Amino acid sequence: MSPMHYTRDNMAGLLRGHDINPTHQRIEIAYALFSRQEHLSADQVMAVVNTRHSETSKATVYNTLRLFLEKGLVREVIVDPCKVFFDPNTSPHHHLYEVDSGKLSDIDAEHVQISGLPPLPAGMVTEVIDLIVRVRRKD
Amino acid sequence: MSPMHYTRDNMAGLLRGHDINPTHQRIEIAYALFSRQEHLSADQVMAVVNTRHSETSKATVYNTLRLFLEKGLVREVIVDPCKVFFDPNTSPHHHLYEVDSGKLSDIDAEHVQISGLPPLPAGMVTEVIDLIVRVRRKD
DNA sequence: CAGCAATCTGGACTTTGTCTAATTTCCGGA
DNA sequence: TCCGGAAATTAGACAAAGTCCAGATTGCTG
Ligand SMILES: [Mn+2]
Ligand SMILES: [Mn+2]
Ligand SMILES: [Zn+2]
Ligand SMILES: [Zn+2]
Repeated sequence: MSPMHYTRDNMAGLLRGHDINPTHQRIEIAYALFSRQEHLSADQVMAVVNTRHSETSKATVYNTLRLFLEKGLVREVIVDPCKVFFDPNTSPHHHLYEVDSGKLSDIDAEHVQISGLPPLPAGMVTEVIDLIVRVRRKD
Repeated sequence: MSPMHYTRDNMAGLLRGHDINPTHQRIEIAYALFSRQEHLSADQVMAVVNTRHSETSKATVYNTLRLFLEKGLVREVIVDPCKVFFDPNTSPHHHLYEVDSGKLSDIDAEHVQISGLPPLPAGMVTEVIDLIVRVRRKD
């Protein structure tokens, strides 16, 4: 399969495929995330979407990101208190967080093995396993 | 070794051992965490310390918890946006987080194996690896 | 006791996110 | 095309968690 190329035009299909009614604002927010393929905070999404002229409100950015989450279009990464990142990559993967700079990058899950976890409490099911490697500059 | 029994009296020694000048407030905050051996948020620490009568300010609670962090007396666990938990257990271990109830419990690291992590970026050193198993009630 | 550094404090402030009531947009039927 | 209602968006008030600061208190040491 050829490398996916994200345009505003194919955002509508992506949204429909996740049972999300594609509106102008939703397309812009999805495009911000998927065209960059980066971890963005709500604030950053807000800034990207409103670069040219203010066209999407704070409430809509937050509502839309939560909608994307519920529909499984994006994933949430919590590395910093009070700063949620939204991740367009929903395939299972881990994260490397540089605490000094705040830089967050992906770790491919393919070669990572986690074994020996104890059984879950009765009646519980795993939602996700978050593995975050926190690193800092040596000395 | 016999199971440790935490009292206000031995908090002073614990603090000194971590290069922290033991004051009344610091002893109370350490005692709140270590006598319970639980994960507490700043708010919860605040509530515990001020049960009888108000004696420790919000600023001191936050400053003290950050001081404990820097000195390696406690560890920070970030599972929920905008709610940091402080953990008196600084030995390497992992966490189980029940997303519905907010209940946070320890997973012993002894039998958990994480392998296949890629090499770190040059000049970086691992501060901590956080493994969080997020679970929810089945159906 | 006086001087001085460390610590503590109330309260203003910031950041991130939520909520709500009012408006706008969208769409199907008459 | 026009109308009515549902869905979506909006501004701005509000809330929660945490930071900051200038002034007060504490506890040494000389
Ligand atoms: Mn536009
Ligand atoms: Mn007391
Ligand atoms: Zn990612
Ligand atoms: Zn723990």
